Amino acid sequence: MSLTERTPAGEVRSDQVGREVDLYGWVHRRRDLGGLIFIDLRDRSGIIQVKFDPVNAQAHATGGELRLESVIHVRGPVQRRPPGTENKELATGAVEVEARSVTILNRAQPPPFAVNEDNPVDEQLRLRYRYLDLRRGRMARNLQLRHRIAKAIRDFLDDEGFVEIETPVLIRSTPEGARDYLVPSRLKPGYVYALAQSPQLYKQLLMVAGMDRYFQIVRCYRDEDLRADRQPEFTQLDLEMSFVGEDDVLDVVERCFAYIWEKVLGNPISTPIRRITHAESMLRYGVDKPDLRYRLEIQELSPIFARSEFKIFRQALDAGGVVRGLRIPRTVGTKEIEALTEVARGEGAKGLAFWHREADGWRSPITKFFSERELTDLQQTMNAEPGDLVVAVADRVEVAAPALGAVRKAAARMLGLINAGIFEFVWVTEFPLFERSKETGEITAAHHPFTSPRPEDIGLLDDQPLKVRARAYDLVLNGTELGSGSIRIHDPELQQRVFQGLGISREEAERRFGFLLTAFRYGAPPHGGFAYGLDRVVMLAAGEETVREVIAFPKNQQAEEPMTDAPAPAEPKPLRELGLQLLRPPAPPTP
RNA sequence: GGCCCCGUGGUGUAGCCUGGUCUAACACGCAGCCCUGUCAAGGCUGAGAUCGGCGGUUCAAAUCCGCUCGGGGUCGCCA
Repeated sequence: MSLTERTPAGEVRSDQVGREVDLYGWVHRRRDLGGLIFIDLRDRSGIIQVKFDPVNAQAHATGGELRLESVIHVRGPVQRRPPGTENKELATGAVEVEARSVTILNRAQPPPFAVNEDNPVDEQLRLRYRYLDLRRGRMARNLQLRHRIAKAIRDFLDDEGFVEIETPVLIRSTPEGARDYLVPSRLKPGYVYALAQSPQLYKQLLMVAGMDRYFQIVRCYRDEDLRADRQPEFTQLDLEMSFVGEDDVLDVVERCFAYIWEKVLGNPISTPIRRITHAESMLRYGVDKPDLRYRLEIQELSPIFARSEFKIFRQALDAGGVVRGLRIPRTVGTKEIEALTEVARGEGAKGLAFWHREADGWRSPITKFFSERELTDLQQTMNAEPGDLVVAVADRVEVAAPALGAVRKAAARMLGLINAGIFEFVWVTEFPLFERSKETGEITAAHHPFTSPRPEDIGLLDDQPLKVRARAYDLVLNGTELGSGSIRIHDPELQQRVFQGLGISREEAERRFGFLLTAFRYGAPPHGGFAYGLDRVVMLAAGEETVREVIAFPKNQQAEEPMTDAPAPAEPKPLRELGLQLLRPPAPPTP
């Protein structure tokens, strides 16, 4: 049997009236009027109404047996609907198909949740019956949007002269960054592969290979805890270019996004995307991924209070800290101030100073501690209108900035300043090359160890490594980090110095990255690139809150796949073949 | 691992704060009957939950308390 004569349900139009068509699809809804029976038949293309008239006795009898989500084949003529019975909600609403014959290809049990509407359903249940969930409008739309975005990316980069090249998934573990998923080698017992966290080293080697402009839509694996925007396996758009500087990379990436937003979403973004340095972002927004959908900005207040009598400010400033403030453009009640204070405390601040602005001056429990001059200067800087609230944090800069960043975000939500459907892209540039690990206190790579320092900062590498800025940049959309990139080091000597800064000895560097250092001695072009999370891009484009809504078969927070119940207990035979032994028997599966 | 939220028929909710009137309500779905222009079809009838589990308090627990299991959010973690 061939189904080549299949007519897509959603594409039947009045110009086909009188034509006999073959429809194949699912029973989306049924309306049994006793005599006439109407069925909404659904396939991926859409929905059409099928009419079962008692005149066609056989078909009508079968029509009476149909149940939701059964799969059927209907044959019959396309008919114009009688005047007044057209359905303007449906693309096919001017016509219907009269079933002259109908075959039930698969009788469906009642589904565990309604497939013909997008009402909320427990997510674990949706994931257990994901194939039903994917039939629903929301997921079907999201997956098709994802496809169109991926295609737009490929079309755009192909036009720009990029070549899509696949790189290995089973790779050598490089114990940097996230925890690896390990795959034991059967042929070399005791040896392991890691699943690639990203194609980073391979794409750089492709540049050494002269590939010039590479990209890949590639699955990446990181064994870390899950979040609304994080899955253990996720998809990245990865690209790399030779003979370029920062501006070349940023230009290609932002034109790529402009292309997606225009072609796929029909919602053009303004380019060039604005840029902000990392230092400025930390100062003005308290984060390295600012949400610019709202305008609240943090202000430096330290100079104003440089000689303040107020003990809390005094102590912070004397200890080399800062006082920074945020104007909240609305009257905020005591309860809300308490909530904001909790937010600040959650980020390590000891508290939140606040002043209400009134027509004739400041009102606050702490006003009495400040001089007239200080209060005037405060108004000068904050530009508060009567009714506004000004809050401030005094602490070390590493505490004050993120605390106010969190308060800014909470205040924006509290005041309803965030409009849905707005897309505010921003580049964050000049990231530091290194950062100090909160855990171990050691210096680690802020981006990755192949990131080039800015030439003017190379002199600081040995003495003040934390001051060295990198040729690294992040792309941020609505406060979500989409991705990051950098200009890479292509000089083996400079690479060695950066390894040294990271406390990686020459021997260790040679052992772990020798292949890269060697490659760089055979003619490595200057190169740089970028990578961004496709799941996150689609999530934001679709207006979804989690990446699970744009992934066909995602993992839950325990990194389980509830439909197949992966992961499953290890079986003895494959373990033996791999030369592995379990220290502990697997826990019994939880029901 | 810490913190926060959620768990009531197949699905989604109400009831919980303030214990008894809960013999657990409503909508959808499901089953049966009626119905020839519906499109979230309509009407009538019916089945279906011991309120995630265990323990406690009480004359009495869906409701209060403790523990626990499951799900989600978040911090840590994510070069």
